Amino acid sequence: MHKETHHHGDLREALILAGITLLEEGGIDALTLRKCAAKAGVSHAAPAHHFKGLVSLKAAIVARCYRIFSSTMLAHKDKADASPRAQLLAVCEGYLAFTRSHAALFQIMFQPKPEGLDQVNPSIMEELNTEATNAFMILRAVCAPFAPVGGHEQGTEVMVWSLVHGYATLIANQPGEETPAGAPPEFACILPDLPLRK
Amino acid sequence: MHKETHHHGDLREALILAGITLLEEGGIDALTLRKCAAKAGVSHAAPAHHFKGLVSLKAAIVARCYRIFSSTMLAHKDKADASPRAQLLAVCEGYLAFTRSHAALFQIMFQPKPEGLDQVNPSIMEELNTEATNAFMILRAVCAPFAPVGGHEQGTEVMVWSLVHGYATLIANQPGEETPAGAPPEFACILPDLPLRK
DNA sequence: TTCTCTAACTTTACACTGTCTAGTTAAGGA
DNA sequence: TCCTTAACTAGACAGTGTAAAGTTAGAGAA
Repeated sequence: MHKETHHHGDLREALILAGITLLEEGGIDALTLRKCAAKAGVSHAAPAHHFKGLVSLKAAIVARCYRIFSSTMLAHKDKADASPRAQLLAVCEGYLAFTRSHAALFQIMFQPKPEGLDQVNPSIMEELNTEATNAFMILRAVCAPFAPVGGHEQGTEVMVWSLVHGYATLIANQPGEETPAGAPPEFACILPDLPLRK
Repeated sequence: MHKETHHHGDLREALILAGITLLEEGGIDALTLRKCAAKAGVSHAAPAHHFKGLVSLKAAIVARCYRIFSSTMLAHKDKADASPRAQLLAVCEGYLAFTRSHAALFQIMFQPKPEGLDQVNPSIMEELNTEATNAFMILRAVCAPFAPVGGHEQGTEVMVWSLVHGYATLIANQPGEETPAGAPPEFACILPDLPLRK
């Protein structure tokens, strides 16, 4: 009931799924407009009618990645104890689980923003922002019970986000090389104790 | 007294400097083997005699970036008070200062490792590892006075690295977008109090 | 000097990328 | 039936990295 237009069926969706498949199978360099088109069984210029260019397709793919990202965090959260610390740790572990099992998706999501991002179809940009905000809200929710770090209202969120994202980068992009000696400690070890709001 | 070989003078060095200039001027997408060659006044195939391929040139460039990175951190460290906390904060501020004033260098340094990294000239790989380790040691040194976080010997380093790197990513790659409301807190606010070793 | 060898470079070519333009096909409304 | 238009195809173009072959310059040996 979405598009159901004539020739292909739903090329837009097919291209996004093809892109994700290419990423998962071949890493970040395997994602190509032409390969997406080929995987969807369509000519290399067909995507232009659904996405203004490669960066638009990538933006749509990243938006879809954020959905998987959010659901991974939520799944971990739901399986954890109700205590604030357990909930916070579970969301972080979901974050890291996503990083570990979808390294290429993680990379494309948090890559530096490309050049032509300003001329992406506005609807795609809106969807991307929605999904990204959605994911961030999951983290924010489990940070809420704790007292603001450094007295700043967003202190806890920014601190936890920075910590978990930096840790994720460590295990994803530089596999065991930045720290010359041995395996890094568990994430739970490096997450400081956070006092609850009074 | 380095190479002083005939035709060019020192093409190897010229290519690295051209690459850094391209990065600083045009962002990460502006770095191209052919543009580096052109900027060095040489044909596009000349770099092949000094670097096994684009990834090798990039690796050499990244090694050079780590030198700038290290010197920035050291400069901040030298200007700070001698107290352990001030030293630690200064190195982190150096880290962030580098990120702010050399965003493209930061990006290429911490990008996911490319495909053909295993067939980079070994000498370049060695230089890269040396410079990267060197930079990490600066952080490690100012972490040393503090008690290991979570009881893990590397706990402090990994925690501080994750925190500052995640924060740097926040301000570099996603300029004021992940946190929908307002500016993020200062880094000093989100760095937890760390007890000294007893 | 002349000869030769080799490293440093140029030229050419190839496959691949994203994007643009012009043509084709199919669906739906008048 | 005809017309308009969205969805696609085919082809071309500039740019990319890389591989191959040809050229040039410098150094060492006779």
